[in-house]
Amino acid sequence: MFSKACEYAIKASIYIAQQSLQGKCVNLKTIAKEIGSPEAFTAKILQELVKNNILKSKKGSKGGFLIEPKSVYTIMLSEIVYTIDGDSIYKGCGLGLKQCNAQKPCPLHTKFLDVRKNLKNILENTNLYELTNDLEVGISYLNR
Amino acid sequence: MFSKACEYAIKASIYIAQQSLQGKCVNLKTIAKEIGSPEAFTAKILQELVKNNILKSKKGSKGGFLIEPKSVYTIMLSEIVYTIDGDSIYKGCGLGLKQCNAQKPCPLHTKFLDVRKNLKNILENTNLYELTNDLEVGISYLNR
DNA sequence: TATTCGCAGGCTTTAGAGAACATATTTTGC
DNA sequence: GCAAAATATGTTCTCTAAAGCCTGCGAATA
Repeated sequence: MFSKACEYAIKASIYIAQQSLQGKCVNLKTIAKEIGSPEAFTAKILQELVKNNILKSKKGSKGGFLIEPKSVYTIMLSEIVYTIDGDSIYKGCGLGLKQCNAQKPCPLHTKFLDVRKNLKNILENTNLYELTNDLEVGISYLNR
Repeated sequence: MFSKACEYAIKASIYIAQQSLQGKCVNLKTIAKEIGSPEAFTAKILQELVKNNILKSKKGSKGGFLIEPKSVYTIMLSEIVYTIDGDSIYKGCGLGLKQCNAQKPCPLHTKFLDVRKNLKNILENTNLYELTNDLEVGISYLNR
């Protein structure tokens, strides 16, 4: 569904959001350990999220990554996914056709429209806070 | 969503089903051209479908692949997908966690369950005939 | 018996995933 | 203030698995 990079991006964002709400700034090493991702690869992904104003970064000792608390409520999953994976998840044809639309659909087009709408709806209406909260209360996990 | 191999498997099955209903047996070359897939790669995929009794093959001159007409109504998309991609599409965690279930869910688990159910439902309730029919009437396409 | 085909295995290419390393910037300890 | 440590940034390299290709073999039909 998502690329590995995107999976890490989502998990990292959730973790950073959780820590930021407690006023903490977390560094790369901690993030990678906490979400179970390769450190170097994670660095690249986080940079991309910084460039797109989803995360803030702070260099130097006691530095790391954070999300402004107010942003935790306004950043939607869809923004993170779009930053890393682009819009392939909405646009791409289920059967891999270059041109697949209502006019010239593949045989599964109509059926898949429904699944896509469902997914799009979830991504566009879920903010980081909601996910952070489940984590906080201990009813969801980021690794294992 | 699906692997390339699986996309080709679905498209090939639909095309073969359509031709089989007209009593025609089609060879690899024709199939590959018709669905826009690489010939050698397609060969492997078709072999896999034969092994799993989704397609029949006929060797020698005038040979090729076919589907028994009665099977066109009973073969569901889910069988084709399972043969090529296994059950990753149902089981895999949206965030790539090894262990992600109702007891220890990832933060998106519940939300994704819905999308998965939707998809599973489509695959298990769509037979080849239905897809063949749309193609026949010219309201859907397998290439471009 | 020659030709047309599927079958089988291995080889090559490509793109995603991950690693390594050098650089730049900020804080901290003295 | 200054050196040193801690940290993000940026570039390039390597690994790996999916995707795609090649070549020879064997069966069936005309």
